[in-house]
Amino acid sequence: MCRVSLIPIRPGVESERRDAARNRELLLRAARELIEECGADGLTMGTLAQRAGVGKGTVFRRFGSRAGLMMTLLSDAEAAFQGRFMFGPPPLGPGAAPLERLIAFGEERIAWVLEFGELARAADVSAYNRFDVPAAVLWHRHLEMLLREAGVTADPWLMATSLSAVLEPERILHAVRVHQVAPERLAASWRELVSRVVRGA
Amino acid sequence: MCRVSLIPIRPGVESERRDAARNRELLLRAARELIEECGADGLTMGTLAQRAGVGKGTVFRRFGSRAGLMMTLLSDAEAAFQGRFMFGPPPLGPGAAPLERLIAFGEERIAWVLEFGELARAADVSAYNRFDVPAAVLWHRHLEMLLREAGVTADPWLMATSLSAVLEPERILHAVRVHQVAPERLAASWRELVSRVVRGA
DNA sequence: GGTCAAAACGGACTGCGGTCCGCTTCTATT
DNA sequence: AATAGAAGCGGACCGCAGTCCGTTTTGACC
Repeated sequence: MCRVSLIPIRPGVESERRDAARNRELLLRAARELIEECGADGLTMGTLAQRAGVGKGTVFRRFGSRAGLMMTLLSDAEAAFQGRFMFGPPPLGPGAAPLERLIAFGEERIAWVLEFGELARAADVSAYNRFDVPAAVLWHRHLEMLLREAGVTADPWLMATSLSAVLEPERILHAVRVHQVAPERLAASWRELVSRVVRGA
Repeated sequence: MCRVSLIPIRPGVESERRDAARNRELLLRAARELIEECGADGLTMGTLAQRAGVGKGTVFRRFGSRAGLMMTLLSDAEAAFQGRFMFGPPPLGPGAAPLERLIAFGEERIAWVLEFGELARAADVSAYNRFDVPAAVLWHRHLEMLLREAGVTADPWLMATSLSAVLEPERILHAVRVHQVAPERLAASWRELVSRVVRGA
């Protein structure tokens, strides 16, 4: 529209050129449309560029890769989930007993995967650094902390790794979509598992 | 060389034309060479075809896909492992207590992943049917059976799924290669986990 | 408004996995 | 040995993710 001020309203991080900002919005809007129409797996970077009316180079300049784009699309949902388990009300947030929080964490994560899992799968960077994206590290640390608080002294770091593996989107989606496992059954199994891990302490 | 008999020596399954058999050998040999030289991730189907002196179509006719090729390369090691946990000596094979067998299974699998994991990762078919390849199904059933024998009555099928997730090559390789976790530490954590799962029964 | 370097753009290009289909080679049969 | 058709072959071809680099846009400074 019109330039309001020469001084950036939100300086620092927000130093983004007007055309870049416009294109980012165009791309995100187009990406959401395409996913709505074709699913996350059906989105190709070329089609996205075309739909948004920009060049392919622009798409990759913005998001780095297909996985990066998916992460960006996920970031809102992810931030909300993180906020809930770090600062929200019990039993997921602080205030409840560690075991209760562990149980709630798994239950909420299962629900989250059922809602955003396809996107999360598409956001998985290939190979080795998939477990080192900020969100994964945060979940891992959270689980480790809860395990410590629950009195698990035997290598809580690796135990948190194991629990993370259990909640991986790919497995959960496979159980639900292919094997018709009901989400409540998944949650019950998680409760069972985490109770035994903690009680054995 | 020379044709020994018009009647196939091993009939039935072995009905493979001579040129097809020759090309399969050429391809497997070339594939092993290339993996030796460039690693499993460095092998491309085009290069493989070239090295073996056949067309690309032939490679895909034989193995279906890159993942299929990797599975074929793995099949010997996989069959050996399966034989050991199904028919071999205790504690991995039958004869030991279920918990002992579970512990041994994890330990052996960790060692197996450290030896063949890169190949196993490359053999992962994308997306949904990755957990339904015969080998994965067999491992899952084995774990489920051991859990039942150990007295785990609460949804042994899903519990076996969770334990399988813990032993996934990708996680194990990541822990060892990126986070420098010693294999014995992985084994100890597995022992701890599976003991708690079983004892809670 | 005019200037200019830095930032962003866009589409041709590469390399890959995978497919297709006309051609060649094999083998059972006579 | 001749034959026929099934099995196998091979490389041109496709769609995709990701890169490169000459061109265009932007906005801070004059």
